[in-house]
Order: sequence, then structure tokens, then C-alpha cells
Amino acid sequence: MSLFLSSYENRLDTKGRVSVPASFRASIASEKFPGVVLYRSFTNNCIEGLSMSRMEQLANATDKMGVFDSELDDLSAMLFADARPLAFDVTGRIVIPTDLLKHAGITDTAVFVGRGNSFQIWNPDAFRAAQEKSLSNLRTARPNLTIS
Amino acid sequence: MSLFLSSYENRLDTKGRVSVPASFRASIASEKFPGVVLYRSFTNNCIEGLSMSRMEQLANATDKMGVFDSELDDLSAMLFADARPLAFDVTGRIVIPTDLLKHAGITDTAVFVGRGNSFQIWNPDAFRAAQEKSLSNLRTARPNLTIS
DNA sequence: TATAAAACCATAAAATACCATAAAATAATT
DNA sequence: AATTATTTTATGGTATTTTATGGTTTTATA
Repeated sequence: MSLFLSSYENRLDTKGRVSVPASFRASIASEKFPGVVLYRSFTNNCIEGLSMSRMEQLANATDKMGVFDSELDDLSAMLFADARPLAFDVTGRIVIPTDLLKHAGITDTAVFVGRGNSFQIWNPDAFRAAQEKSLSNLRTARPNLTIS
Repeated sequence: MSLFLSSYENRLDTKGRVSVPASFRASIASEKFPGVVLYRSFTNNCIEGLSMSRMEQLANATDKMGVFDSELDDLSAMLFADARPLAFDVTGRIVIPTDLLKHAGITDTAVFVGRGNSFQIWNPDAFRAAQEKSLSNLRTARPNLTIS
């Protein structure tokens, strides 16, 4: 699974169809499910996206932590109940469900934002504002990233 | 076994028939038993659902954890005794037994809720309330899900 | 024979596949 | 380096299929 990188601003048509950026599709190309899984972000007014194999990884992780584990209950309740598998059409488009669009405040234009192993979909203005905020946050408190 | 994802609100007809969402049926399509297994949730006022192969997985798992484990004894007593195998009709519908409906407070409309390797069936209002609760729980105590 | 369960038939709405084209990016040529 | 040709990508519209849902008939069962 190659990374989701860069940002792309694409238009929705009257039926709610949007092209998933070609480079995002390329990083999913080798998977069995030809599409993405979307769900409402718990923390932001945006849509979270990942590949089906990533979703299966999450399901396996919940299994390992105990099928009847109550702590995981809330997380899996939100995650799996909200997750929408959306297959690409022949030209690489998906139809984003209206409740997800509403949650992200998206009407006619959406920004696909690379996030490494996942991606996000934003309203263009909301995305620019969030980026500004992230940048100023980074300037004050710089987090530490440790490798392996 | 592909995942049960998303949520679908379907109506029961006068004879108690409900369509199992097409995407749920698809994730069972490759199995020998063309249907689902339902039982009353231990923790919520809802119905738990899974595929027959998943049921067999649970049976094997309880075996591995010790045939004479007393804690598991209660679990398997409930789980296997309560479990109802229900085959799909030609159009993909099942008839949910009345005691299960009663336990979940379902009358004319049911929500099928994806849970990854399993699913749940809820009364629509009860489901929305439970989701609200899960979200607020997640925002205070955020559980950790580690991958691989 | 009455009653419940299963099989069968029909249809509107929603989802998906199909076809066509403009714009953009890439490759080839001068 | 500039221009042209070719491919890829994004976008629009239409046709077809699937799905959910209702009703009716037939078969099994008590």
C-alpha cells in the first residue's frame, strides 16, 4: 500500500459524483476492493478515507484485543457503523453519501488531502483554515516523531 | 469473509420480513450457509448478527481457551443456545423471531449496523441514542487501537 | 381444516454501468 | 526549446440493473 500524498481539489457533479485523484487510485490499484472506505471524522468537520485492506487491519486489531472487549465497543461502534465502502466507477469516481457531505460542509467542490496511510476530504475553505491553524500550532509546540 | 460496514434502515412488512442489506448479503455470499445467525446482545438492547463461519470461529476459540473454563461456560451457554440460524429467501429477506424483536424493541423499522466481523440490529431511535453516547465516550476517554 | 411458513410474482426507487467529451498532463517531434 | 501528437484524467449525461418492498399463491404443519 503506497502512501496518499498531496492535495487535489475536484468538483462534484449534480449526482454527487467526484473523481478520486488518480494518484490516490494508483495507491489502491493493487488491492482486491477497487474503491475506498469513508467515514465521518470524530474530531474534525471532514471525511476520513482509507483503503479496505486498512479497514480489515483495524478489524483484525479489534479481534486480537478480545471480541467482547467493552473498551473497544465505543470505537468499533462508531467506526464500522459509519464506514461506507465506495467502489470506483469506470472513470474512477465515487458518490459521497449526503450525510458525509453535510458533516464536512461540502457542496460543489471537495479537497482530497493526503495523510500517508489514509486521507481526508474537506470543504476547500475549511481545509485552508485548518492548515493555517496546524501551521501556527506547529510553530509553538513542536511534537516529536520517533522512528521504529 | 469481508467486513460488515455502514448502517441501513429497512422496514419490516406485515409478516415480519426484512431485507438484509445487499452489502451484508454480499459479504456472506461465498459461504455454505446462505443466511445469518442472530442472538440477543448480552450488553445492549439489540440483536447481534454474524455469519455461520464466524459462529464456527467463535466455537473454535472457546475450545482453545479451555473446554472446562467456567467463565466461558456462561458465555457459550448463552451464545450457542440463543443463536438462531436464519436463511435468506430469494429476495434476501429474513423473518426475525419475535422474542429477538422484543428484546431490541423493534416494531416496524430496523437498523442493520455494521460491526466489522459482525453486525447488529437496532431499533432506530435506540441506535441513534447509543451512537451519541459512544461518540461522547470516545471524546473523553480515547481508547487505543494498535495495528499489527 | 385452519394456520403458519415458504415460494412466487410484481414494481418503484435507488444505485450502478455505460457512453461521450473537454481539459490537462505527458510524450514525441521538429 | 517550442510545437505537435498522444494519452490520461476529470466531468457531464443517459441507459440499465439492482434492491427494497409489497402482495399473492402454494406448500407444509398442527
